[in-house]
Amino acid sequence: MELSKTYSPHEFEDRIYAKWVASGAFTANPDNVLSGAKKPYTIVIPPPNITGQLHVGHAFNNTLQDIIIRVKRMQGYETLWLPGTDHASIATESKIVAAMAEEGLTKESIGREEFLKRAWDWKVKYGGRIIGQLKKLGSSCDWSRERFTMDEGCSRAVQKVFVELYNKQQIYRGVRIVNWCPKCRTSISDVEVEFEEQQGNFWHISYPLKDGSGSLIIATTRPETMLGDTAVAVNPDDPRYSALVGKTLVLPLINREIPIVADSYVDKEFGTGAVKITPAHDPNDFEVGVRHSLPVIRVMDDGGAMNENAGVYQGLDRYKARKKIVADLDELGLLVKVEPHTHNVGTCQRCGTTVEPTASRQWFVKMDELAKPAIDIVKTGELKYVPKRFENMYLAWMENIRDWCVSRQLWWGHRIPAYYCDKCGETVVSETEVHSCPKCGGNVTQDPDTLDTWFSSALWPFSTLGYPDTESKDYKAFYPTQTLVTGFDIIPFWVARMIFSGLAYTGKKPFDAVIIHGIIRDAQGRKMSKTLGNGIDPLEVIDKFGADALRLAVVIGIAPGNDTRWTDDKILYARNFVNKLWNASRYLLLNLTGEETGILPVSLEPEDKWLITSLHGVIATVTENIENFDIGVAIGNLIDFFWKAFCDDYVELTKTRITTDINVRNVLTYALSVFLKLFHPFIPFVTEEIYSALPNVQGKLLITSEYPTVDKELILRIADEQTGLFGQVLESITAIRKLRKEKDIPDKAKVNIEIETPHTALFEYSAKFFVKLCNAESVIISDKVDEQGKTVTVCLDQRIFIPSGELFDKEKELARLNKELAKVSKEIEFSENKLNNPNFIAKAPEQQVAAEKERYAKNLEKKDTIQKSLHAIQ
RNA sequence: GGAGGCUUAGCUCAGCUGGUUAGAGCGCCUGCUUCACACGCAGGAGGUCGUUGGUUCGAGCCCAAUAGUCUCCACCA
Repeated sequence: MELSKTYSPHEFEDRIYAKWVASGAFTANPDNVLSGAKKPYTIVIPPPNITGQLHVGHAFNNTLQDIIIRVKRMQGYETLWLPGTDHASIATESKIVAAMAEEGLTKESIGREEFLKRAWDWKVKYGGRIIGQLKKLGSSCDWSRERFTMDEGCSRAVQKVFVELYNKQQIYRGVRIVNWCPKCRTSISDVEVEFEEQQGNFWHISYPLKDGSGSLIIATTRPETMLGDTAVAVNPDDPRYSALVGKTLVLPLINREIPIVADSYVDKEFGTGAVKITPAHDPNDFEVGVRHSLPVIRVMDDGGAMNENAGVYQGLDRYKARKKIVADLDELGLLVKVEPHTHNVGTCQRCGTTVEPTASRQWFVKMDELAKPAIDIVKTGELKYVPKRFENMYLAWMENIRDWCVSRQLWWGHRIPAYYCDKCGETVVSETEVHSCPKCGGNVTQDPDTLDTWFSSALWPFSTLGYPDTESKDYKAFYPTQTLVTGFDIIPFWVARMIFSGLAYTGKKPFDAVIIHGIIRDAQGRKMSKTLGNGIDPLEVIDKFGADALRLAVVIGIAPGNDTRWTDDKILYARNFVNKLWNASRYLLLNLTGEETGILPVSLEPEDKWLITSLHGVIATVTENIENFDIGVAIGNLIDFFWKAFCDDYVELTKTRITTDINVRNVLTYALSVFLKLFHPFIPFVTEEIYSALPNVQGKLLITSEYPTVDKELILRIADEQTGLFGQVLESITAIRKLRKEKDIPDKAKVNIEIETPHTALFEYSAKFFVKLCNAESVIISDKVDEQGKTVTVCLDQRIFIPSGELFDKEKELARLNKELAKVSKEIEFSENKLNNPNFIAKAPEQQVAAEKERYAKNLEKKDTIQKSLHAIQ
């Protein structure tokens, strides 16, 4: 089979993907694990939102996972990369609501049932889109096991866990301050709040004492919440106010009588030292309220407008109310001072609306007991983060964790399996539907709320593998999983919750290692965002350059955990490399005669031995780097070795014998097949396509071929003294080319070369290389060269001469030699300093000292040669 | 306020447990359409590794301080 003349990915990418799928290579077989035949290697995908479109971040994340899983598959593990999508309750629901608004519909107008029908339609319509896009990337997921967080199995896991937690009293319902988003009209958890600096005011307001003996001045950034004030607090040790504690104030505007309480929460230094206490709209105030048994009065409704407790302000939006309240206070002469104040305001991660802390009855997961084992397992190193520094982030978050508000006032998601008796108020929590109160037989109503979307994501590593059926084959074979690959931004949302959930519900850590990667920024280092419009569409990139180039572009030059930039340079470089691989392969295939086996011949030339030995060195480094999840280094080494050592050196060296020597064609075939295997996890399509054209493949697929390993026996058998010295031949070629350039010898002019070397046998063998690659007329190798009338350059153990010639330019030659002299003199000085340092001799390791001495001696010789040449022309 | 990252060639970034002359890609300069590839080949120029101290025989790497920059966490009403 012949490769087409130019590399055009579209001719084969889809065809090859279909071939992989048909071959069953993606499909995991638990029997192989349960029988002990193979070790499992499982990765669960971070499930993309059903509403999502593939962006370059997905491309990055999934390329990394695919690289790992493909390597493991080739290494003989029973691999499972389990794909799926997330229902993303709030994100999806808000999109559906927005779409309905265009039709003039609201959730309420169509009702819950109709709404959910639409949502499922939405899921069917868009859920498949991102899956198709992941396939375009080449992701080798087991599509037969594709899951969805709201499918039957995942839902069962959610219900079971909820009920179990409830029975253990680790989940409770209560009134607490939650982050309320007035636009999404739901509570959100602490991690869903993003703080942003906002320019605001600090309003100083006078609250008169009931007894008319004066007033107290408080300072606030949210004057509208004063309508819900039920006290004013001062620090118990504040002498300014000690006499006032216990007295009563009259809250302006609505004339409620409120006490002055003492609480150490108040900072004497800040503001006026007196704090208005609004238990219903501030988390700290809520705590103060609990301590002092203060009433909780909500003054805003779910949409962020003032409610019936706000008196004349009822119905006004919170910001309009703020304006009016300030104006009214001013009119009453109670507004003492307004100072500009910048502060951080919590906003809804989803819609950007300023969050309103609000006292509300919600479901919470108690975190203290769940967090402890999740902290320990990371601290003991049993579950590790790569790179390690992200453990700090995780531990800091886990150690300061607060109870997790899991109920959402949304319809799209897992409905909370709690039922309340209409008659006696009894709460029943059950995995199965409840129709009547077990206590009084009265009618029950199911909690209308749904669970935080992350509640189901937290169970993903095991809910997708059969849990709660812990006897299922998949669960037994593939859980716990091995690695999780994700971005650092999602550690608190997802990773942490999977860890404590796994430990609590399955008794096992959900994975051994968490591989954290950075984000892809634009060429200027900015975050890619819709508003900036600086995003890269991976599908367009695939269209233009192919999926392999895209995959390569996102992993080139990455360091673990670090951000990386997307630049046009990178994708071009990636494409160019794939093209290079394509053409190098084409070159070999064009030269094959059909007799080749790809088996290494017994008789090998020095350059063959050098290549094979170096290639096995590269197998070792690449494998090691992948084991350490150092993907950027692994691919860097591989590309570098392929391009430079293989293409530029070995292929060029062997051009003289490729048509005449079947041995070299076998070495080339062998090397190329090793390269294809090493490259395959990174650029699967093109490597598979080329592989199919190799001789002796017999229809076998690269995806399931064996990953190369270092063959120590082979290396021991073939490596000899010349193998180690072969680099000197290559460097001599470069030295001669350089000398030719420096002496302005035209490329086409042939030149007579004399090489003085202790390695005469190897260099005599290599004479043909100098003839071809340095355009030599003749090459004389000896251990002693007459320097008369020649120009010299020193390269490692060699002194290389060419005739000074007619083009001899004395000035130029002097300059060249002086430059070399200066360089070598500097190195000699450096060595002398070192060797004259008695501490170096005494303390440095012996081989270090020996190496320095050898280097020193060689440089002295080199200097001598250059000086002689200088003398000769002067 | 707390934690962490980054600072190395004009640009983007590597640099493992400290050990010869600090690497790559792009860009730049010179030459080459050599029968796999100009998406290429050959050669070259370019860096006092943010700054200052310290540890060490030896520091891009370890320690301390400092500057710039980015991120995360907390959040004083």
